[in-house]
Amino acid sequence: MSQSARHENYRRIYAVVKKIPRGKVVTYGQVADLAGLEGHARQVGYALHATPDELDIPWQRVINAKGEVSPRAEPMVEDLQRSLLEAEGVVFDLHGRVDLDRFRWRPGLSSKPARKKSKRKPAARRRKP
DNA sequence: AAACTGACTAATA
DNA sequence: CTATTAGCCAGTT
Repeated sequence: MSQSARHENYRRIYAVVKKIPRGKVVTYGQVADLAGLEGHARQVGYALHATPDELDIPWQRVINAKGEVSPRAEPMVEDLQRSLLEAEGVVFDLHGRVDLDRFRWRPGLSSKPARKKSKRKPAARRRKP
């Protein structure tokens, strides 16, 4: 792959990440998908790692498919990322995980016709025989 | 230049 | 839940 193509891919990735609204998150795979690089989730991570800090790229809003902040070499960066997200209103559960059903950014569906899903939690179920 | 190394994910077992 | 496998690509050694 030529350098220009690679640059183009990176450019797309950055462009997508920049669109993530405050208080929302997306997964690496989702970014790859939106950038036209479906299946290249890994590359998204590399691209972000190589992201120049000069640009205003909200890298902290990109997390892994498990809804967790991806572990890296420096644990301090993880804390930073989490702090930044919490400052935006993203909530982490006791496992340090984000509820993707609630915080995942859905591009295109700006005005999501709030479909009311049963928010009723399943009543305590009894043990199976 | 071949081998390593990572901010990933989905499918199986 | 953990482990393994495979697909993917760029920057470093």
